[in-house]
Amino acid sequence: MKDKPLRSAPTPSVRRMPRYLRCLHALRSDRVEWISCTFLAERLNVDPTLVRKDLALTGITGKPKVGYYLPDLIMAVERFIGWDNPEDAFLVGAGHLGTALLGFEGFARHGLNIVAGFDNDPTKVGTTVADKPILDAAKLPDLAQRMHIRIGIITVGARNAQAVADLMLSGGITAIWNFAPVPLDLPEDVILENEDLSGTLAVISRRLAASGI
Amino acid sequence: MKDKPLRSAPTPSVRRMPRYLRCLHALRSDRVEWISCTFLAERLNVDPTLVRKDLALTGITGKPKVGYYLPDLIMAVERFIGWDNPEDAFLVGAGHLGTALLGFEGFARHGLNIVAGFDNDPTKVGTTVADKPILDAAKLPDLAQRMHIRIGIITVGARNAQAVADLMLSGGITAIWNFAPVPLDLPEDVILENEDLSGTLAVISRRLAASGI
DNA sequence: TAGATTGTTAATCGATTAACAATC
DNA sequence: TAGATTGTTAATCGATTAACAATC
Repeated sequence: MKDKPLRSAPTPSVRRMPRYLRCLHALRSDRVEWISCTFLAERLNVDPTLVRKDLALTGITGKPKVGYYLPDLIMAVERFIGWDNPEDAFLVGAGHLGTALLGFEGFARHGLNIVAGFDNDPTKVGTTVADKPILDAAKLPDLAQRMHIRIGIITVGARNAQAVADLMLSGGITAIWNFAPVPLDLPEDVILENEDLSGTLAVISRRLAASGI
Repeated sequence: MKDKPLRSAPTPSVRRMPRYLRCLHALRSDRVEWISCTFLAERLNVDPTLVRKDLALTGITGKPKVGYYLPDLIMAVERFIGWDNPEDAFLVGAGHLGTALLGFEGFARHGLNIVAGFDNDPTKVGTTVADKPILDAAKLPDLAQRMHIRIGIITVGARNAQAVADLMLSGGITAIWNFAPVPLDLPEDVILENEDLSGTLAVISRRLAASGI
């Protein structure tokens, strides 16, 4: 019942939220009830003001001298990220990477519920991976539409990634998490996040090369 | 023989380099010889000045009106990232994610040469994945030291990640690419890059939740 | 030459950090 | 109360974008 239930927030802040959350969950296991962002900041090795601003984004308010009430804070952060009610997702590409993602138990706690995998390899179609069915990729658009799936995860190779993305769009999917090492050509309004391994690799290589001097 | 062979560069710039490189390689296949950063910028949908500044970091100079000589540019960018001579690496955790990474052909062209995988599952030790041997994790420190390995890739679960990191450090590894969803506690001088899936997931979830309003 | 493009300096923008009054 | 902590406003910092002279 807040005035501004969901406003746009700085992406770096959103990215930090899971780190706070992990720390908060650990504190809850320790039966902590009140938590100051001074403490949180020290634990995560970031600036206290930054933590305070980030937490303020979730709409929660703390009490001077005591901090934030932990259960409320956890709920506020989860609600802010949208992890309070997990979203169903489809994954295409049941190779090793896809299998790894299908098997990640953690996703459920991270607002993501992968309900099925897709592939066009006939030897894979009809099997299950981590209790999730692997279906024929051709069936994706129809199923996605009927199940109102909004998130698609691409774990196919570079060659097929764009075709898979198009397939997802035709099924009404509006957010794509792309693990293929190619830029995708998508409409402006589609939410796209690339898991940019080569970018990370470049940072590591560069630092290593520079440190050798 | 430049004055400043390797200076610190903005991380966002370094992250963009692989995108330029991919585009440049494609242009080379098309037999293009000269390339302007105006063109590159348009193709990659970024600001031309940004491209110019990024490319300037590599030390290359272009010619007004013509642009940059493609072969030189590619070499300059690769050299800047440190991809001109690939670096050997060890990977620990031969699960699905580890197997996927061991099998990525693309890494060789990205300055990374994973020479072996490690695990402590006896059924995996002694096998090969993508022609790479899976060895007993206990042997890592000694081997890493003898082979002067500097890069370690962690693809084990959250529980074991810190232990694996410590193992790597004891083997003299100085750069860690961490795929486990836990923050690692490492000395300041160790190069660390986390593949932060939950952060990405938060960004997607948040955008999706916000778009629903 | 004219005009496109480079290289560089200045302006803007956004995120982080610092400062400080309000408060329990 | 005294002191720690919140919430907010101002300053800093770094990256991106704009402006423009130099150049082939």
